Amino acid sequence: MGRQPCCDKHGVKKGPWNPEEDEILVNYINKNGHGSWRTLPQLAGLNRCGKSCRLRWSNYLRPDIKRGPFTPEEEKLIIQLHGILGNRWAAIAAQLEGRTDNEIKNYFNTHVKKRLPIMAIDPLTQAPSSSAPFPITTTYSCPSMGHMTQWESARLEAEARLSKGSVLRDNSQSTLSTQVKPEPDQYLRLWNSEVGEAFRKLTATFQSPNSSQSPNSQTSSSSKQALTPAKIKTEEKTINEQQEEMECRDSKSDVEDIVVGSESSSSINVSSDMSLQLLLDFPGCEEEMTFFQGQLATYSVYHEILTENTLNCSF
DNA sequence: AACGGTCACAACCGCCTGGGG
DNA sequence: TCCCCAGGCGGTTGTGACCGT
Repeated sequence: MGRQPCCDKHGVKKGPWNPEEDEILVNYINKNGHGSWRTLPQLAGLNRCGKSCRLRWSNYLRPDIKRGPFTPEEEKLIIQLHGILGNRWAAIAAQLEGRTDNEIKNYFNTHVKKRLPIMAIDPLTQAPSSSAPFPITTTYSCPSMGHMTQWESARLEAEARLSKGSVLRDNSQSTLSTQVKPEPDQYLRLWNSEVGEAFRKLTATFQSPNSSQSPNSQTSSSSKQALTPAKIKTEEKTINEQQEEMECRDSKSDVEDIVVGSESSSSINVSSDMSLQLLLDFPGCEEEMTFFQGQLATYSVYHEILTENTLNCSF
């Protein structure tokens, strides 16, 4: 036997909620908080499963939910983040204020996904197919691999730069101090961000000698094979250990205080919003964005075409 | 007006994870 | 260490709205 259902299936109402039920639920939560979702229906006087109450609240009734159509900016974000994170809708939703994972998932599946094939883009991976209408310069075996290589090299480059900066600062504090940024490198901030984590996870998968699976299938096509938080944590641990080893070898500079996994207490805590902004915009450091040109630029092009298609075809 | 097909989205289902005992 | 439970997550389904014939 499998696990017990979350509620007694007999006599529990299913299907669409009516306004009266919504009102009861909202009033109860506003008054008491949701507490235990399992007991909430009885306490609130609702003939619903607790899980159903939780979903109704978090996907529809919550006061901070932003209703209405997605803006082009939100759409762009969704496309880009989906390319990076795969079907991790909750993680994507965390970057879009007021949007729920369910809403984003529905929007992607109904609006975005079906338009990607028109543009010769694999809807699962956002990878351009051979019939893509424009040239793609990066030629990795898969787009995620390209991301990872670029991320990894960027990170190493940043580490080296910081180490170098630290050494130089030590050696000639007075003359070079103005050239060395005291704040953490942006690459490293990104690396430590939630989005950067996604790349680390994929990197871990690829670096494993036992790995024979495409990361695409893990992040996009099948939730059962997707990297779950637990798997991710395990893999991340390995990566973090490798990072720490590398840092010990390279230098004992202040890099150590910056380049460690997101789990480390010594890591710089960068909010998701901030990291995302850094990731997408990189204000004022376009010349350092070469590592990211391959994919994100492509996503931007996709999005432009997508938008054009939307306008021209009146989707 | 009736019917069938398609679309959009709310809701459900089942699995997974983390926390507590 | 194991087990149980609550909550979270992603995939899938159900259903009402809309549109074309």
